[in-house]
Amino acid sequence: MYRTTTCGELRTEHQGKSVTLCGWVDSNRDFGGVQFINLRDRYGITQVVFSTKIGTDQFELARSLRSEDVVQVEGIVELRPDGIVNKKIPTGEIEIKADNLTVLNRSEVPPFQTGVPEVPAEELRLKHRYLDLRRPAMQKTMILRHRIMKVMRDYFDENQFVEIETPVLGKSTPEGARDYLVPSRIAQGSFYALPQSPQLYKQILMIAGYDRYVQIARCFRDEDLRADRQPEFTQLDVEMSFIEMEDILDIISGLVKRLMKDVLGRDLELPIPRLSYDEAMERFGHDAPDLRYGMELVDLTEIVKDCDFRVFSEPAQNGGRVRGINAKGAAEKYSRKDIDVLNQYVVENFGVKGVAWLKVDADGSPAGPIAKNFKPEELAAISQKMGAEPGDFLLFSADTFATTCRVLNGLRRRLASELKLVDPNEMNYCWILHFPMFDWDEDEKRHVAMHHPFTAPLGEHVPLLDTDPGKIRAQAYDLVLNGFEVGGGTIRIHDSKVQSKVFDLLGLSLDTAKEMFGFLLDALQFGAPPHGGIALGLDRLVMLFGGLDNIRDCIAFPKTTKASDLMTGAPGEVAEKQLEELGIVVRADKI
RNA sequence: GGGGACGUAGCUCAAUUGGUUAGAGUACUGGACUGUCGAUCCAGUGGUUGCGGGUUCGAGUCCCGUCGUCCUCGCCA
Repeated sequence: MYRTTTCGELRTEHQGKSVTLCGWVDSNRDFGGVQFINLRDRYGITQVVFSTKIGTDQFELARSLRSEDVVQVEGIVELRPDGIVNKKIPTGEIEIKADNLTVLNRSEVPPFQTGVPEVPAEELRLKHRYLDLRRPAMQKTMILRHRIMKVMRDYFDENQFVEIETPVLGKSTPEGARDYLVPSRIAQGSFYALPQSPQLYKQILMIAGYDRYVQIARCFRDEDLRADRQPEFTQLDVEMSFIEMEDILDIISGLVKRLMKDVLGRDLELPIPRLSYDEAMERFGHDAPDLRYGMELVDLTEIVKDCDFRVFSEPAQNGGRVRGINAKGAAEKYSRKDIDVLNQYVVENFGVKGVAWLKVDADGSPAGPIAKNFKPEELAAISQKMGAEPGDFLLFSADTFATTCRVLNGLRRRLASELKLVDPNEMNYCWILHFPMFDWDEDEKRHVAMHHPFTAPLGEHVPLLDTDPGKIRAQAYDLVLNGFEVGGGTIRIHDSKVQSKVFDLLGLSLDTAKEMFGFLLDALQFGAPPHGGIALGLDRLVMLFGGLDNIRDCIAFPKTTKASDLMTGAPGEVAEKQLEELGIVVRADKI
């Protein structure tokens, strides 16, 4: 037996106990006649004391220990002498008086130290991920991730859900993200696609009668990466039959409450607040608003419609919008230089000419370079509508509705962060409901599905399929946590007439649709129950539950922004023979 | 595909804005020390300043290219 005890569990009540510990050397403090080794494993750190009484050979061996050496220590649990307890660690009241030391394995000098506060460069961490994952902060996150998955599985099991695995090698279905493709050796020239989500399979499972399905599923999307986006990610995937939207919201609300309780030990009051998509865009300019702070968007279109300031009046008269946000009391925190930075930010990120702003003077009147363009009563109206008080900082966007949304959402988030309006401990959930059914694709001059082509419209909007599809709102819902979309789902269409109309609007002929997902269309004709579902992004949930700011820290072996794995070198070249077997010919000009 | 930041000792960073032999902390090596816990003290090793060009009397510093990491727009049903 290698060990009797981990490095995190010994306390004063174990005094006198004979134990054997294994772990990695965290530090070695050598005092000549006595040495202290901090021994680390994933459970914690325990101090081991070596005195000269152990014998010269063993003492010299202990002296030779260096960071990350793997050792086994036999010894007796002793209380530390009076007054020299280490309050920083849970085992700080005891230590192990070593009787025997075995070096199980030496470590090379590590490329970075695991036990210091400084976090090494991410490139280095990813290259030596085995060392990075040894850092207590990473171990905490991996264990948090496990806890969340465990609570999820228990919760769904208790609610009669069945976890069913769906294939990783599937069929490419266009629309949506770019697929990762896997060439078929047996059918040369044909390809499998890795799933972007188990969407179609889980609908098939509903038709097959598994009325409550769940899966913690790996999904793949070959798109560019972000701080909160990886090409390979994990979803909690759920689908239910004989249900309406409310049933999905209920079951997921219950899950979230349970996660808050069991993982974070915190209470979550239900119901989770709800906003319609239209309201979210109106009040926050985004479909995943962060509700931990105010600074809501205020519409000023009517007020400025006939003003002399053409930057405002032109969009207002031409179907656009003029809106603003009020950063309360922030006027003095933003110098002209700071505002230049904000201006540069909106120019670079949103392709607009700049940001218009006003600061509210002590007498309550808005001032700034653009103020002279307005009549006093216009300024007063703007001021009143925005609830402006002395010291407030007002920012404006005048453009199309969509652009004002993007600009003001960006500014709202940025200012909230800079002004520290966010309580980092708050966990703020909301549901966003009734997403538009279709987006208008300006390039292709056609409607595209906002979610997927099987999303059901709101019942009362079905007639609009024939008259005004752009106005249709879908039975689609997103779960938002602290301004991040952590989940989304829809109720599916199970009426074939409605389904054909939707295909029509999307410009999909029945033949094309059949070619793309004929198997689902077939299945829908053999007794499909009313059904719907949702998927939650597990990696993002872990990120938010762990108070982290990037998704790579929540994934054991993540990819870089160029989608490579710095540890293994994937993606890598393969032998010519492998390509030959797959019938893949590399073009000469690419070699 | 576009925009931006960064790249200096094993690691984390500095280098007075183009000027002497590129420094510090830490790690590492050797030494001292019997109660430390990010131990301390003494000494030492350690550099193709990512790579390739260019400008200059002179480049870590400026310019061009390239590679890598990160942030971001597009993209992500």
